[in-house]
Amino acid sequence: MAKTLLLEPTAGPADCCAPLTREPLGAEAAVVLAGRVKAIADPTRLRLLSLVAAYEGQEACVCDLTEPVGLSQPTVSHHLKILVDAGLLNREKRGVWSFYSLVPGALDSLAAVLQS
Amino acid sequence: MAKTLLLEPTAGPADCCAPLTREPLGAEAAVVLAGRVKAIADPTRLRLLSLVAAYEGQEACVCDLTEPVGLSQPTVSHHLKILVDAGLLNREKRGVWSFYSLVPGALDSLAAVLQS
DNA sequence: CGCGGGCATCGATGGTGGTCGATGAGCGAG
DNA sequence: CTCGCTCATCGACCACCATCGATGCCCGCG
Repeated sequence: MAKTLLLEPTAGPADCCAPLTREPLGAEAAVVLAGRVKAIADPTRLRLLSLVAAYEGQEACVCDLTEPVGLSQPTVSHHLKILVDAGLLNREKRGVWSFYSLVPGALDSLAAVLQS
Repeated sequence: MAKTLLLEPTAGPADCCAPLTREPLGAEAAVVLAGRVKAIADPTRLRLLSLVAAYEGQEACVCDLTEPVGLSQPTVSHHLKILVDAGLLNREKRGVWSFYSLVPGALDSLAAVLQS
C-alpha cells in the first residue's frame, strides 16, 4: 500500500534502456520496463487512453469517462491514477473538474523500446 | 485453467486495430490488445525475449535460459509458453531440446499499435 | 456561510497470475 | 531394453490487482 511506483513523473523523451532486442535486459531494468508495460496491460486503461486521445481538445474529465467504460467512478479514478503515475497521462485540476490529457510522446517512447 | 487464449498463432504483419490514439477503442478489441500486452508485462518474460534475441543464432533452449533469469525450469517453461501463445516466440523441437526464437515483426507490430 | 457536486482515498472482496516441487512424456546413449 | 537427460504439465500456495460501496476533501454557487 505504501508502494506507489513513481518512476519519474516528467521523464521526457529520453527512455530507460536499449531496444530490448539488442542486449540481454538486466534484472532491474526489466522490472522498471515491466512496470510501465503493466500500466497499459489492462483493457480499461487502454480504452481510457484511447478515449482521452479522441476527446475534443484531447482532454477529458472523469465524468466524461465513467459512462463509456461502464465502470464506477472510483474504479475509473483508480485506473487514471495508475496511468498518471506511469507518466502516460497529465492531470490538470480546473475548478471542480480534473482534466486528463495524453503526455506527448510517452506512448511512442514506450513503443520504441519494443521495436527492433 | 481451461482458458489458453490462442489469438492467431501466425497472424502475420497485419495487426488487429488502429493506432489506439485514433478512435475510441472498442470493449472487445481492448481485451484482445490487453491480452497481447499482458504477455510482455512481466520482468521475466521481457528478459527471456531479450535473451533469446541476443543469443547466438537468435535461438536458445530452456537450459540456456534457466540460469540467467534465476528461476526454476518449470517456471521458465511456463513463461515461454505464454510468449509462444502470444505469437512472440517460435518453438522448434530438435531431438531432446526445444529451441525458441523470436517471431520476426511480432514485437514491431505490437509497438505500432501504441504509436501515434 | 452552508449546500451540492465532482473527485480522490479507504477497506474489503473475489479473481488472476507467478512461482515452486513433483510427475510424466520423449528422445538418445550405452 | 534401460537409464539419463531435457522439457511440458499438474496441483498448490501466495501475492497482487481490479472492482465496488462508503467516506472525506475541495471548489463554486446561492
